[in-house]
Amino acid sequence: MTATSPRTRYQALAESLLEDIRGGRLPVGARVPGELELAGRFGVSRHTVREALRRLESLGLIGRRPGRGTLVLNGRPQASYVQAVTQPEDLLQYPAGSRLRVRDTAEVTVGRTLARQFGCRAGERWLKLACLRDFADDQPPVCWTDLYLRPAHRDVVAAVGRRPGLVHELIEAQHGLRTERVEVDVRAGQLSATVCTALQAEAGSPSMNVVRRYLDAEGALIFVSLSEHPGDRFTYSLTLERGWQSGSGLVWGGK
Amino acid sequence: MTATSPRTRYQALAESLLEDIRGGRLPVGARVPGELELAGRFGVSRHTVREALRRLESLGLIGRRPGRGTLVLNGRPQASYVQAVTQPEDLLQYPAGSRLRVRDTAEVTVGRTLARQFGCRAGERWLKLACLRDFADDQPPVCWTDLYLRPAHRDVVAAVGRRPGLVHELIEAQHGLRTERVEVDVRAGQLSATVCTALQAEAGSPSMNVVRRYLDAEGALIFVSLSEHPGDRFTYSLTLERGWQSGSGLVWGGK
DNA sequence: TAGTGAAGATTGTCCGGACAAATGAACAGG
DNA sequence: CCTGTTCATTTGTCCGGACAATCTTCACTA
Repeated sequence: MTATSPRTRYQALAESLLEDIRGGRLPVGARVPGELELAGRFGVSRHTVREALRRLESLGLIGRRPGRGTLVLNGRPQASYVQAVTQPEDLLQYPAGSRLRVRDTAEVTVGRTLARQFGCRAGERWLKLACLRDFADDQPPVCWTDLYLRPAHRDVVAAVGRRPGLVHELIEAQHGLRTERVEVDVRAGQLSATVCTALQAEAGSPSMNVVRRYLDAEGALIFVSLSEHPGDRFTYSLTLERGWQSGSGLVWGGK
Repeated sequence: MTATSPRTRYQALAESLLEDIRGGRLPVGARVPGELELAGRFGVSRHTVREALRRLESLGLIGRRPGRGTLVLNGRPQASYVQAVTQPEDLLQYPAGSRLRVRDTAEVTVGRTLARQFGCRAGERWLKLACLRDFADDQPPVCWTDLYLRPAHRDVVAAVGRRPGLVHELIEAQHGLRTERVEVDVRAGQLSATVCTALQAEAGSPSMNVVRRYLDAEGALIFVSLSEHPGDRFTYSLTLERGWQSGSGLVWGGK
């Protein structure tokens, strides 16, 4: 620890190790010396070493395992931008106060076009819920949404639009199947004739189509939602905050 | 610590406190008993208390300040979905291999319509860079982009499209002004006559318009980008992973 | 040579102690 | 009543120690 060291010892140590990582002396995949060795080498307590390593770990630079040691997973902390979605309105991009109403339900076989959008095989059977998202008052409707659920989740239908909670939450509550990932595609299009009356808008006018795929921990498709919004009533908005996130680094197997 | 306690003591303590928070015995805004008091009350060391509090803090439930104590900031950990953007292609949603070419540069005064999109006052002066994002080969162009920079950042123009790095990175490198937040609005529209020739597409056909506002730590606007994409060549895609993020809770002032 | 068990090395949990830094409350003086 | 100082309280840093859990390596035996 030199006279020009930062405020705390564990910060100095973390920065020293970070320089080793960056400078290639501790390349990705390399094993970091153990806590006791670092403590001896830097003249600090093991507690201080652990604090420094903890910081580096939280930056995604290293991984630590009892019995195995500490491994460099990533060469540098990468500045990135992060969008966190905690409100249903943000996840589904609908205005507060709107409601979802199921108009029709039918079991369907998806053809090639839909299968491509879903990321599943053509010929699969899905339970289609044709829904309108609108307001209780006479404001123009928000969007048309087709939900495609697994037929085995048929029991969720009764709760859709009636019980509080998003569809993926209802599925999780009733089937224990948890959505781990949501993939969203937003495209421009023209309002289709089948939904323009319900949406009180003109067929062919600009529209925005949003496909959301809900996937479980293994990447298997839980359900899909296809929404069609009149273009003049919809903005897909998001805010990305600067944050720190590990980029693609070494994946350390095992527990 | 009962016989049915979880694996570790700090986990049990964290969960006990979490129950107090959830059950209203420690409401948002309430002060959590101090470390020494909790240690005495639960029969554990201060170290264990600190570990438990650290966990709750990382969940955004509490805030801790030397001299002041520990405050409940939020009533419950909220499951949420997080999108992390580390690659330029993901931030700007452009295909790899494309390039940005500056076509024209002019200082402009923004009127009310643009000012509304920017979130700034009408009458402000901005340096407009009219750019085409395309490919070196003869693939159809990606999009038209108007960049609006502060006139004081005029020196960045020479580097745009020529030096590696995104515009916000160039501004940061040359002016030390760091983008802390990016606000994105995606809307459907119709391709404007002014850019359809450059984009090799038909005026009036469906398009996607993306406004990106780059803000600094104080929320001041650094620059704005307006992109227009032919609808049939563009999908705004994002993937949200399940994560934990503090929702809107009490904001604890001061350092 | 292959399998098994023990020893050694590593990180994780938990205890205790001491001092530093920051804050707020109480008290004293003008 | 206001301001400044002091003291008590709180969290943060850092030290040391001991044991647990996990993993790897080595040695021995069949």
